Amino acid sequence: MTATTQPLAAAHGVGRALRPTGKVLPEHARAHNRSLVLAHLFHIGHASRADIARSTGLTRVTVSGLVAALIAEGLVEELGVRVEGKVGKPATLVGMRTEAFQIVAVDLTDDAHLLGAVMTLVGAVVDRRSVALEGRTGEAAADLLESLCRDLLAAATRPVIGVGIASPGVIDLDGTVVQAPNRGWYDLPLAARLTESLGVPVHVANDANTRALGEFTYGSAAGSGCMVVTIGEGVGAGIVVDGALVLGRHHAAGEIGHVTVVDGDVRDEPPLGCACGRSGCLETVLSVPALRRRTAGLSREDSDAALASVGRLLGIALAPVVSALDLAEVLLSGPPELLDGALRESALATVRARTMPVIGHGLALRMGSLDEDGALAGAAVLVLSGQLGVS
Amino acid sequence: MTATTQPLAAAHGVGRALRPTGKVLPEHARAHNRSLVLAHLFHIGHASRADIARSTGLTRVTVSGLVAALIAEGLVEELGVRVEGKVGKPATLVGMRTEAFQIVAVDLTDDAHLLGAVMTLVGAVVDRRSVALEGRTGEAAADLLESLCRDLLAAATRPVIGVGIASPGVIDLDGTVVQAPNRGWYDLPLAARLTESLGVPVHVANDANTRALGEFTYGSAAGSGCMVVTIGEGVGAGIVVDGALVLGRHHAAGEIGHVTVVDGDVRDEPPLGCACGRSGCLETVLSVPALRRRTAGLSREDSDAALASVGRLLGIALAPVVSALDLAEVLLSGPPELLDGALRESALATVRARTMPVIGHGLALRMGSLDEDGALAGAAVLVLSGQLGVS
DNA sequence: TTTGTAAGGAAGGTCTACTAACAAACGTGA
DNA sequence: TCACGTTTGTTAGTAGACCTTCCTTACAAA
Repeated sequence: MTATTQPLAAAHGVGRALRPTGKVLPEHARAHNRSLVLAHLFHIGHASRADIARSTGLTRVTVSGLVAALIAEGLVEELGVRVEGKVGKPATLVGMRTEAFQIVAVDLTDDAHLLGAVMTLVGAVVDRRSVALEGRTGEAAADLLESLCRDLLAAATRPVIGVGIASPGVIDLDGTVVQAPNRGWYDLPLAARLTESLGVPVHVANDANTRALGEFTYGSAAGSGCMVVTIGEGVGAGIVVDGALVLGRHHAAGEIGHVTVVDGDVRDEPPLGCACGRSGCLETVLSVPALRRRTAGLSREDSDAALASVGRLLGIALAPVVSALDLAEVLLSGPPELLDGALRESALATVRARTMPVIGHGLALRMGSLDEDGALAGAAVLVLSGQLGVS
Repeated sequence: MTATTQPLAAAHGVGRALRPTGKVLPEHARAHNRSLVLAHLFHIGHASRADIARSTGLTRVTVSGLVAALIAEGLVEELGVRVEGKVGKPATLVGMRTEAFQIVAVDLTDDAHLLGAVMTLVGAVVDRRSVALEGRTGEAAADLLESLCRDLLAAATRPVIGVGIASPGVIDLDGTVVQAPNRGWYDLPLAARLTESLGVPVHVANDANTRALGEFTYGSAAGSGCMVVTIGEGVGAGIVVDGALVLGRHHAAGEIGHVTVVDGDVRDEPPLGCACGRSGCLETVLSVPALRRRTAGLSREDSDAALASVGRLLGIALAPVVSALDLAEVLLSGPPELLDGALRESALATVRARTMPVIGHGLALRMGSLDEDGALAGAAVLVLSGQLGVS
């Protein structure tokens, strides 16, 4: 080979930008720093302006200005003087007014009911409503959703900063439902439409992703890399890498329910047909109905063995993902009586056995810390993040 | 269930920031916009100030200021007047001076030699040097690397903007080699040390990751999500999600070589022992030595069958990753005579058979567009990105 | 020759955050 | 008791970055 070779690409028209970046204006910096202060108060609870200045790196002057703006907006309030007696002028504490505003959250995961709630900014449920779908799909389902949102907005006892919706299906960044077969929605600009008709900002995201966001913000999921596997009628997942949700090329990231895990030529397990038209999918063994069928009428011992064998299949599917992303945690979300036992332990043992020690050793595979309200909590996070830049 | 439940978390001390954000100052905005203009010129080749203003969204005035600064730094030059006659004052084109500076890149992938090159900003190799390691490890290997860098810096015919190094092993964001067993390096702050001793900015990253960066910047890899699987003495991968490399909890993302793919209870393939102390790892069947052993002396037909069976194992390992991340592309980097045939086709067919149609259908699984200089090109991208904000 | 279009630059205004300086409030120690 | 140091939060002034507006230059088309 000669010392001088052809350029790897022509000088002109080489490649594309690594990250689709746009211009940054001073006002963007302002908005960023405002969110920085607000997020700090959200997570810490309360602090003095000087405290915030120290932990953000901004000057006291700048922080005072930002806090004054936040107080003017009603998002922050002064909480009086700090009692601890140290030297110097006592600090006046400020805190986010987490009880002064509310969020409306809706969970569309269930095939039979729409579940909604009025929540505080810290994820507490203030009021709940649910309506039966009674087979409605398409336009009728969307209308029912809108009326549920109106009910919840009317039920709120404080100003509502936004509506968050967790929906099954493929949903893009604008909150357009690309496809949600169970609801009969295709290319439905749900967020835009409801924002218009309700007069309140509406955010929509996939339910598994939302659940991951909820675990991440209100729960204890690791930000460096974690995956929340949601097990219900189907099996899905939301993945957080470097503090951001992974969306994927078709906004279909996390769709691990239809990865083949049961091969035709293996031992005694015949692959089962799946709703997706193929067979041997993870969902055919790991969905709640499949697990209930499999363990029905079995003794505790036999049931545990059956759950362990499913856990092994889950572990086999997880191992490559955990290795490739060097994940810190995998959380399971679903009925604990089925998941939090032999299944979980078997899955963890399998992942550890099938990955490098450095990766598998520190891995945690545990139940999510949120209960069935996980998707609602995540929907609330959509609003917090979208409207306040807090999460 | 009562309508009002406990908060999901206390109002104080809830969660953590979704993304570890810091303060943003106006000067950061300036630097960002400067990189934006430079990156535009890097990718487009040449354009008028007004063109840049239109495509970045900045005003002509701002772009003129940024371009003037870049010209003063010697990074950009005026290229004369555009010939195409349209109405209005003709535009004066400006372009990045891609030939006016050079980059030194070093590839430490090989166990026997250190490979280095002087490169232009567009990834063309101007000069090469290589030195035999002759068994050196630890301090001696680091010293040899430093002297190679000095040789290359002396061989450069233009000012060098930085040194990029692609090394095997686990490497953190600061360019510290956490562990690289083959080189005998543990917690070695390589980038800081060489930056100090060479007097030039030095960037270090994992070789599989740099290869992914190279494919991404100079090649044609998809930014929405792609994975570059490097197959050599070992098997590794670099993953780009949403335009950014995935690093992982222990900076060990991409280590898919040690995922178990051959089970003890399956058919006729006995799992082979692996250097990692376990058995059945992907690397035991997919590394170049393993492939050569497996196909040695076989007829073309038998060899293809053997390669196809390995491809199937690769596909089984890739399917969960492709599904979970909804990847657009998987690229293979390594000897084409082994990879670009039955192995690749079998792997693609296997991934498609084991994933949802929407995910597998549009997936591309092809050879990387860069040759054995891929790691060098990626190392150059480290410098472009680190020093100029261009990539 | 006139008219319209477009490029590039100069002047002035707004926004942002910083530094410097200061008053208020409190503990400490003589 | 009172001066002093420490810490908080504010005021005033400065530097940087971008914007809008206006101007000159330069060319094509009528």
